[in-house]
Amino acid sequence: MSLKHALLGLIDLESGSGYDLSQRIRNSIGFFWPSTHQQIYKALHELLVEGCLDVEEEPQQHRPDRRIYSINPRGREKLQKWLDEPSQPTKIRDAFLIRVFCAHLWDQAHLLNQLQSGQHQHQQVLGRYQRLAEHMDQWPEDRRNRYQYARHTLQLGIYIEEAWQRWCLELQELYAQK
Amino acid sequence: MSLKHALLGLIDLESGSGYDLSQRIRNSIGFFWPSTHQQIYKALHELLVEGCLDVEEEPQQHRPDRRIYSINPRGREKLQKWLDEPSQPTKIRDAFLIRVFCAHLWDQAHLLNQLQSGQHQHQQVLGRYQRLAEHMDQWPEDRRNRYQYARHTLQLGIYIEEAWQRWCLELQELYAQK
DNA sequence: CTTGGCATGTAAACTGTTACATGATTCT
DNA sequence: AGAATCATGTAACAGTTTACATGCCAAG
Repeated sequence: MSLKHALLGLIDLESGSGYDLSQRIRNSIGFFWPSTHQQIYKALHELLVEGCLDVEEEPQQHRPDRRIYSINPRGREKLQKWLDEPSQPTKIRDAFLIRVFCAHLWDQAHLLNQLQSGQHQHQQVLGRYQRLAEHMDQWPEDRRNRYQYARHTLQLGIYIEEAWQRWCLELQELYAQK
Repeated sequence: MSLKHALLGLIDLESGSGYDLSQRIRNSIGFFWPSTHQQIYKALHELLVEGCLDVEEEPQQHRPDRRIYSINPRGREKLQKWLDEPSQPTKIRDAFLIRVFCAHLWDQAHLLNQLQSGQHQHQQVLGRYQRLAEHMDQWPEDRRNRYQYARHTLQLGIYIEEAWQRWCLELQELYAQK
């Protein structure tokens, strides 16, 4: 289960509660490993039971106590071991591409419409990545160093979104002039 | 369930047995919607029960009869309806990127090694896409026309794999000179 | 006074993967 | 002799999504 290892990696960078972690995931690992808070809480429990994490309860008034997780030697070992395993290649699951695949069932206007909205969606994502990248590039050096690999994964996201932009534009041009 | 609609789309292009379809999926929709034969057979059954497909048994000696599925008006209607729904954006799930995210736990040699093997894997995929694209571009015009949208989705795959190549190379250069 | 954020979870439903099963044919 | 291809499936398991549950606080 990669999510568990993703969590170990995140916690290794910085301890936090389930809530913290799900927020942080949304702006980092979530880009290439989407996950909901339900999954995250469950995975944290399991890691705790396996003895890979420590918890400290942080009492709060008027809301549930925060359970701050931190990684311990056993967790770090587990993560190390997993890091050395080979990765199986990416799996993309994109319903939009299934739709394009079936585009012979659309008329031209509809196709252009779909391409435009697809492009728009990916532009939003690209914009978000770019803003985050600019933001990270202005962090102080130590933090920037600590998160350098996160920054690299973000860069891949940017390249991939740029590929989408190019593709959507080319197709729109192709079918607009027809 | 997108797989069902993917199957409807594929069958709409050309009827075939579960086996045929899983072969064809491997070289088309499988690029952005991976699926195993078990899922495919199951989905075909369900579509049949829902009355979206017709079957014709093709008896064979010495091996199970082929069950040739073809789309019917109801199936086409279901597909049409689904095509008009908006797509939710792509979900990438890539364990390799989780590993890179945790790369502070690798030494330089290990990182370079992993980047190289990641690049290699994606190069394989890129090569496969490129060969298939060249092949498709030499099809006779009618077939090329029928599969033009499949060809477009392939092009996106090529762009995305090129993005991976660029990224892997840049990172290798960055960490090699350090 | 409603929306969104904080903070944690349970449960059911759905989807996807892995292992197993059968059995002939062709290629190496 | 062993592996790959053809051809279809079942069953168990793993993973993911969606819905539900609670309850306070702050901002508009």
